[in-house]
Amino acid sequence: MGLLSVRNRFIEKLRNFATLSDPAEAALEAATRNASKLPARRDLIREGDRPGPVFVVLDGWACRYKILPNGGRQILAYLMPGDCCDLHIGLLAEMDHGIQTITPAQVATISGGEMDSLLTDHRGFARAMYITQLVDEGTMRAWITSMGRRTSKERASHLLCELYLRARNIGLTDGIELVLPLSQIMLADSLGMTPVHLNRVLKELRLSGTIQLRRGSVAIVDPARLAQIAGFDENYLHRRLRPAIAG
Amino acid sequence: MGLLSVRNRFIEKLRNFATLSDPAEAALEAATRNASKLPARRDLIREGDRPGPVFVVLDGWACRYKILPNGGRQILAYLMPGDCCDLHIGLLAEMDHGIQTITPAQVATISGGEMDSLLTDHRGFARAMYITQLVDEGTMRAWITSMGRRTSKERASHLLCELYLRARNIGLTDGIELVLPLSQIMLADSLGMTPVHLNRVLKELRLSGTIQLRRGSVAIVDPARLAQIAGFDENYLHRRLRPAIAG
DNA sequence: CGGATTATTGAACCTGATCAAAGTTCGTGG
DNA sequence: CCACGAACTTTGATCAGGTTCAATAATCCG
Repeated sequence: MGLLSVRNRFIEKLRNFATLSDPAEAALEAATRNASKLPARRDLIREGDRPGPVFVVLDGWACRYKILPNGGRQILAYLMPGDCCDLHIGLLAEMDHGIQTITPAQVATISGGEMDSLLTDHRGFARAMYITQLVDEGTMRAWITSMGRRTSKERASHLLCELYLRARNIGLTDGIELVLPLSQIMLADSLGMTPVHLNRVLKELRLSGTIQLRRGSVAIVDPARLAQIAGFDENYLHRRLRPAIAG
Repeated sequence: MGLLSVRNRFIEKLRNFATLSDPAEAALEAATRNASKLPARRDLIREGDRPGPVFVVLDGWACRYKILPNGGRQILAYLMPGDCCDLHIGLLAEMDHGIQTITPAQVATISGGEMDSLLTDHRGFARAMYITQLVDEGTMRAWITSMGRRTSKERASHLLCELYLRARNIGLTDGIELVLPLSQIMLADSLGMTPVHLNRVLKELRLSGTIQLRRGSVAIVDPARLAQIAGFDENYLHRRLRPAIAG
């Protein structure tokens, strides 16, 4: 990476899933050059909105969420640096969920037409995007499984495992330490429990020496134990990929 | 539909999402001609298996599921006649969940290569498949929301609403009556609750005159009430679509 | 520095789980 | 065609995980 180039976490992520040609990287670089800085808690798009371009989070965190009639909130997924929303989002008439920044974030947009050309012109990019989508789906299935069949302690541990691994994959960890800009309220809204109960669960994990909590970060002191509590199997993140049969 | 042609529920479903050219329909007809009859409770593929071709359920029901270390099962989605699994499934090294028939079923397979040609040759088909995938994702998000933030009664009602609407969309209902080949055990494994408790919830819905239960079918006696209990918003099924901008 | 948001703890309560048993329905083989 | 066993449904009684309500402490942000 040259001195003048800023790292592009979107491209870095896609490289994990496929080989990108130089022209592909250049095109992606160009396509995400329009990134703008957004404050925390800013909606990129709301449920009911008509979808427009694809959002690419180049830096910072965001989340997908739904609000229920009774006012409750369910967080559906976290977008970390390099993540993006569904590539074909523009085919829909209406969003079935909202997307909001959690921290201040750098977000680029790629129009449907531009995305289509990128996909047809750069097969490596297309491949990487398809895999990305499969990973996102796998993650949703893991969440459903957690919510349905894991206890609150297992569930919280599972989410921490996931976030730790995802963060590590993109170089966001420092050893066992993970920068985690999520309040316990957000975590509780992800896990389908109350902040009060989550707080007690975290306390238990803390006291057993499994994790350490600071504001804005977690340290996974005993990863093996955490994974064992969670019944964590990282297969759904699909780091091991099928070797491509010819470019 | 000519006298000699058997209805192809896959094609019928896709027509809801995009206009298919005659050549496209012919190609799809040909691609699914290899369908074979499978018995109930037969795994199409298991967690950990290396994915092969795309499965298309032409008739009968199937489900995606995960088994947990402790033996518990979580059902992740239902595949009804016309539904198929992820179109890019072949890119992965390993399945993160299993797919199993529920009833005897007619299942066709489309190889990755064949799928790729179909997608490039028939844009309407590609469009329909992308929308299908977005609907599947929306459905998963609705399930996460249900599990996280709805009570058992709301959750059960929500699932019944979903299944009723999906069945009606493909002509599987008879008025308020819905053919539902799901045991209460399966429903409980979908909803993240015990069969015992689900049974009591269903009893309550039955006694309040909201639904009627027979073996293998449900009648939605009071759809408005059921939707109101569930807090059901059908937007995630994306029946209203964005009009295509040119072919 | 001051208001607002977040984290932590306690106590009472309730939804849904667990354990157990009886009643139904269904498929299969005799 | 009936009998049998297996799987599913239904009901009861008890228990526990997690919620709710409430109050205090800690932290952040402008």
